[in-house]
Amino acid sequence: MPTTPDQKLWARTRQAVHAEVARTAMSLFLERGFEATTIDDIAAAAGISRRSFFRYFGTKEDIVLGDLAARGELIRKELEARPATEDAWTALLNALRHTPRPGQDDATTLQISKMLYGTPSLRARSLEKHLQWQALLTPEIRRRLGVAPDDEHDLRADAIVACVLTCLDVAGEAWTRSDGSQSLEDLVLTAVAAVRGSAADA
Amino acid sequence: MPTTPDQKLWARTRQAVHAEVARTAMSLFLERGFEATTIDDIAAAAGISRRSFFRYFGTKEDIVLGDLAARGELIRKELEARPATEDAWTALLNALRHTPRPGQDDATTLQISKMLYGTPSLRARSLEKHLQWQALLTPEIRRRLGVAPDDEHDLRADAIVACVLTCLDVAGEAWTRSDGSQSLEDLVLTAVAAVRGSAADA
DNA sequence: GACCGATTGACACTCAGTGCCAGAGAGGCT
DNA sequence: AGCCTCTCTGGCACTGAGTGTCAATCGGTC
Repeated sequence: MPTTPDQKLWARTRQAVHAEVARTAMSLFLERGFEATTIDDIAAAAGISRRSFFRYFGTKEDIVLGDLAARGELIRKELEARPATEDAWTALLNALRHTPRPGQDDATTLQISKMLYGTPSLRARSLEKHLQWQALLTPEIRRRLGVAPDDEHDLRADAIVACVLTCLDVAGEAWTRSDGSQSLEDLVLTAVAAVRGSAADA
Repeated sequence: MPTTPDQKLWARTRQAVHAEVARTAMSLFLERGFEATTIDDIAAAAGISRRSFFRYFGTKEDIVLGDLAARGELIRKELEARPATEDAWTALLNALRHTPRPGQDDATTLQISKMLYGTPSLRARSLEKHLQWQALLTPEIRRRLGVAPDDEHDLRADAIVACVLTCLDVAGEAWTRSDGSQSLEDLVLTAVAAVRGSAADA
């Protein structure tokens, strides 16, 4: 196995349990709603103890948003791989576009998005994740701006990264409102264009 | 009394208690930290019951952020009063600038800001408040863009408002990081200029 | 088989937030 | 004054999230 050179058994089972609990929980969420589903419900449905649940997920929100942390890392990698000829905005947008999304069918994605934008605690956590992405992506943008990657004095990179993520968020909300009838990519570009005053070249 | 044409007694006492509890709680927060202060602590220090506390504040975070909701309304009024000659960005920035901030001395403001940016649950709530501001300000910006104020199909106004607030947030964080050594206003303008690609005229 | 390390479930605990209820005051009406 | 009503209040019990602890267990290694 190229990916897993024979990891410890429990590392694999742990991963399997993690995925299984997440799967069970998500179907409960989509069935009765996020807030109406308690952790006891999830633990019971997944066949583990309440206490063990918290060994796999720090919070209930992490079931839905846990992937986002890993995704931020992927975006960072993609961003660093962007050619140096691309300016900050273009590089960010392309990095976001080319980072693979977790593979779900569109109907499920839409359902999850509706849950996400409609549940305050989830929305809050998702915004926090964006802050993490921000911290992850800012150094590379600073580099592209010709600033030292750890220069916290210059807030231009922070502003750019934050606004791109904000545009992504606004576009995501519009996409959800429109029941996914429009292309998310187009919506993001529209948002960015509105902010920058002219059409953004991709 | 021009402002209060003899309100009911309990309306006034209620306001007084609200302010007193908030004052007491804030001093506890600044003394021992937000998370280390329980609601029982606050209730005991303020001389009310735990149950009554929740009749004045929905959550612990509301003590710190409660004003923000009212402030959003003030900003909206200010925004609508901006001359029609100002474009969306200028109007937004001026509205933010001209809305009076709650009067505290700078040292206290900085201390509160540090608490705000350093406490996850407070940060999350503060981002949620920004979402409320967004919903409040977007209709007027749509109007300035020549779109029907309730046209949810056009996300340009949403993007602009969201990004201005994001810039405000980024600037606020930088201001806090720098111990308030730089002017918040300048920081906001720097952030906006970085996003828009050129200096914003105020 | 014996040892080591990670995992597990059970129990107890803290803290935020809510529902319910009975009592106390203020104000209005007769 | 007496009565009625409305609100505020405190107390109690409850749910639900999240954490600390501990003894038991199970996989893997020597």
